[in-house]
Amino acid sequence: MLRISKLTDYGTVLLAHLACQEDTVCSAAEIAQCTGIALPTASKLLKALAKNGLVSSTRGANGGYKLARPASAISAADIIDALEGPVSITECSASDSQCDIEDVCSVGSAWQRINVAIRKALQEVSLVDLQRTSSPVPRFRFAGLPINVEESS
Amino acid sequence: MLRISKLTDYGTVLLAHLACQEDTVCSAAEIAQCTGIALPTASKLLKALAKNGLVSSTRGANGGYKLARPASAISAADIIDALEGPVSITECSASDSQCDIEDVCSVGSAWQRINVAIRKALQEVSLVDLQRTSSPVPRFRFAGLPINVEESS
DNA sequence: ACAAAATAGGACTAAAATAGTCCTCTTTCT
DNA sequence: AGAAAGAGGACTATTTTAGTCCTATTTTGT
Repeated sequence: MLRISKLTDYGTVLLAHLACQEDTVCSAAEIAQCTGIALPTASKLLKALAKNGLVSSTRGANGGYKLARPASAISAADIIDALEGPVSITECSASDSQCDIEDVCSVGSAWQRINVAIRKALQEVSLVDLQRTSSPVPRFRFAGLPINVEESS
Repeated sequence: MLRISKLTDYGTVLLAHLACQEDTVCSAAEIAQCTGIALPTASKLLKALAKNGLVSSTRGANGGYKLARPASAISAADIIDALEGPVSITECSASDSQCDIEDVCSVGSAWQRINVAIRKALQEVSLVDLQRTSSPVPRFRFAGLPINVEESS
């Protein structure tokens, strides 16, 4: 239920990596390699994150990305907003709504309240929390199956 | 961000209708007509809701559906679970995970905590709340554009 | 007993969103 | 100048979501 997209998940991984190297500029290629995300995809995501002000970029040789502000000031809500846009939990609450049922709909606004509650939960979790919890759960679901982590083939 | 599917939204509308007619058996055709949802779609959803125990069904002539338990005992989480399955906020937290990155992933379990927070919010909102809040927001985004609410064309 | 009214359960098709790749342009460093 | 890097966008493929339809089974009323 209620899943975030794969890309948003990847985006979080990228940000977590940058959070580790705080204030060091990392190139997209470097980040892609360390995280195991394919370069074109990582690149696309980093561009989107830069556009939305979560990371700052430096162009040219030796350029790259770093967090635009401290990890503690980046919330899960920020990440989702940046990568999935400011859309809402139900169709009819989006601005360009196309809900066929809107005028007979007896539900509607209650979902907005749920939405607020969810946003609140998402705002209260920062990137620091997201990276910190990695160690206590060192399970590998593939039971040791060796996965190739080269960024391009 | 984090949207529920249209079908789940429709499902809520169907349930809200049944909540109004508490303890009266309504046929799928009747419900479809009142809610403006196309019959095949409504039918599909009602079957799914029946399978998951949110509504009880009666077969045969004069059959139909009614809520399986009081509206106050049906939460938003129940509805989403019934119609979207018990999947989780991130790919890697689902049981048949296929996340390519899992073994280098430095994030992961934190999303589960977010997930718990979201579930909690969803569990605290019942069908009663969902239907009650309909009146205070009587806006029509289509500015009076007349929408045809016939259930089949 | 039979016909009609319903749901059950799938199979199937179409449409839309998501994921992923690639190309060209601009900037900056050496 | 040339190489290394990001910016921006176009494009394709895949997957998910929506929506429809068909056949079987169950029940009621005549």
